[in-house]
Amino acid sequence: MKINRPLVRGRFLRRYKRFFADIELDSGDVLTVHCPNSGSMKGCAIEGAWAWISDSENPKRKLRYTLEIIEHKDEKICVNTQRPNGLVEEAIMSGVIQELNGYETIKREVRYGDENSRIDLLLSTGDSMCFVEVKNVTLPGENGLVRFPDSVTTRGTKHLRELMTMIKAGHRSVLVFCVSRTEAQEFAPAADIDPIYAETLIKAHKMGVEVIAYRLEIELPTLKIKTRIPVNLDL
DNA sequence: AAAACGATCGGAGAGTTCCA
DNA sequence: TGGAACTCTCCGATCGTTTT
Repeated sequence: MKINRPLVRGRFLRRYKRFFADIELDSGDVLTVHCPNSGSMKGCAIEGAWAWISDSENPKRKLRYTLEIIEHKDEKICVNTQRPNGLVEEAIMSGVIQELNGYETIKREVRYGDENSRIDLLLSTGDSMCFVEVKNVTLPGENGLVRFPDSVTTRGTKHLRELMTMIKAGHRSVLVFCVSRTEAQEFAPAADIDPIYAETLIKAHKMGVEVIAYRLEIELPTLKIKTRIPVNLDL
């Protein structure tokens, strides 16, 4: 996936009010840009780090620019949580995610489950269905570990319950962690941040929900899911 | 085709509880 | 009674989907 808009580099100053980030350009001007990330951005919102913002060139937007990438100590982090779904879809279609090869159709945002949810990707061949939930992972740990979530996510836990429901109904469910830190080596749940999510993830895995993690490669302006990394569910 | 809606959740500020 | 600690409510921008 190519970021199909002009990219501008600046310094990350702060993130606030959920949707806002202030970026200082080389000129010294400070832009308030849209921050499309609903997590805490712990370990990403680093004052003084390089920030790449895209220019929507859309005059109707209140915030013309969108925060895309934070670059810190030679590591790039994709903080735009709207990208992973498309990236995973692209990776499935190009055969990069081997576990999900071979389905005839792929649909996005299909309503399903008992709790008024929408699945990120629904793969199917005839009557056979595979429910794929995608999560963006940016929380750093030690020694190349990356973790999820970066704040309590009751919605994430709900999605896990829904995936288990689909398993019970005889379908296949796969949770794909899109690891958006370029130096990441291994994935683990962040039980210290959201113990309920971590427990539910392990339970879901035991019930047959497949859990896989793929790392993003970032060579601006191109983002590409490339490498599978290990998932560690031993708490 | 345009408008409305739902999903996303931290943070601010208001309101409440509790204890010394 | 003061204030710390906690809970609750609501705002905000964008995008994709659904409704009108």
